[in-house]
Amino acid sequence: MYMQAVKSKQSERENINTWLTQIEFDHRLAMSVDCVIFGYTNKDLYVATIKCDMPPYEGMPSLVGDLLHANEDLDSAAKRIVEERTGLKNVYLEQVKTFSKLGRHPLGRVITVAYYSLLKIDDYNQITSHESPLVWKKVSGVKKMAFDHFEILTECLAQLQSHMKEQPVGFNLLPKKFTLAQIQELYEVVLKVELDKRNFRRKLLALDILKDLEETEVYVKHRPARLYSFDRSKYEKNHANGFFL
Amino acid sequence: MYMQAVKSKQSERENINTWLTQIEFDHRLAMSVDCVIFGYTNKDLYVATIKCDMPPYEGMPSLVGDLLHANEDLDSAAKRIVEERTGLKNVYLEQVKTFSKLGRHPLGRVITVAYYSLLKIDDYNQITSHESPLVWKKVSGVKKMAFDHFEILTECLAQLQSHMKEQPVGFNLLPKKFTLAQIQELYEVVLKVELDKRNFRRKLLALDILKDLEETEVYVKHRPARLYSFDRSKYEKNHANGFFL
DNA sequence: TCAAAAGTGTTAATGATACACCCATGT
DNA sequence: ACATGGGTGTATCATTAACACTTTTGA
Repeated sequence: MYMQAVKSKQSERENINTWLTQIEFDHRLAMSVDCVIFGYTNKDLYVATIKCDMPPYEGMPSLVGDLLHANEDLDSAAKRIVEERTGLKNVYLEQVKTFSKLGRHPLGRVITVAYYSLLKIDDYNQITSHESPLVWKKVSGVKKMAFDHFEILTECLAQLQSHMKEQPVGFNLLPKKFTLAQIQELYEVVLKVELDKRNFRRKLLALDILKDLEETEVYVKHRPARLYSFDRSKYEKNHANGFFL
Repeated sequence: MYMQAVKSKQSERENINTWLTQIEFDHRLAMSVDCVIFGYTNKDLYVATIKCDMPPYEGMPSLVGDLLHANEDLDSAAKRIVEERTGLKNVYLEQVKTFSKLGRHPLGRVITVAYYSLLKIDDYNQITSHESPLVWKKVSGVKKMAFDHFEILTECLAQLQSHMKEQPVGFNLLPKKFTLAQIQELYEVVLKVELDKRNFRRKLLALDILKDLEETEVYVKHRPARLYSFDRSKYEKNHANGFFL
């Protein structure tokens, strides 16, 4: 297909005074996408891993990834990978960084683009008929991973933390209906800080990005909390350029 | 070289229960690096461009880039590209984002990693024996570029603006010795804001990241200003986690 | 009635903003 | 002496930080 285009340009190549001095499609280079899929439940941030079977990393956890297909862009590949592995559609995805260190992959020159993804871990059911099952690990407990995946995880976590302070991404980790205490816990866990309850609530409500559902929790053995949901239209009205929390 | 590794793995492939389900090095995919080289002089932010000669973009400005070489990682490629084109070493470089839209390049599947680069435009001399000369264009005046380069420029500018507020990257655009008025102008131009002179100076000096050179400008037809330089060791002592300006 | 988490206001300290005049130099 | 940009302080306002008790529910 496009190789014809290359061929037809070949004669002109010496005249083409451009940033592509030559097309070298034969570097034998592959491109992959690795997804750091974050989930949150039970007051802990988790990352989805699989068991790596490739020497010399046998048995170590690795991120979920795949090679880029021929007619696919990176965002689509990331979406496909997450859907295949989790069965969930419309998860939040963000490109983070591209990793290209020589020797990063034992089978050859594989350059990988890292994405982070956020999902409501409770939506996930182990339905996936994939050969290797997903293992959710607490992010704080992960120390070593296959390939350069620990470095990728670290970068993605930093990016998530940075985004959480300025954009309404955290809601992707919570159920649709949540309490103010839940979102405060989320921020405390992900950002590794302690927050004052009264100040946090005042600030968050002042942003005017939540919808008060006028419902409360049920079946809790203490005073039930009000439930809220994230209201994107309010957010867009009030914070076209992000906020600070 | 590594193709041997691939070959030797081929028989095991069905057993390898890993994220690489198959190695497809024959997608005929090329990887390039495009650099948004920013320069600042004369109260304007400039970007280095070259004239594109590739149909259908003949005559349009394009960014400076090249294909990734076989034994080179992305950071090295970006460094090489900037050095080749500007003759300058040790310029500041930051990876921004990878662009992979299908059809973004007329010669085939070329995925490009965008970097932005900051340099002191006055250090640059048109010594480069490169075939196509660099053209410095005011960023605010650039509207259309070859390929998806305008989109890349836009993303890189946004990233630069974001970094300027939190990290000491702006100094890479200024001469080693600068006045407080110069750095204020820089911030005003890049961030497109107006700043109050007294407040800006107080805040900047309070960060305690500058060295007062106890020198002044010469040959100016008005009261000469004090000269300062950026002091990285002070910065690292006081702002391990960035600042806000 | 007890345990558990929800919900609520005030004060003090800090940081941000607005603003106008004198100073040092070259011509 | 004049034109040019350099350099400086204070008062007001807005934001952040610290802090403790009452309420509602289930067991």
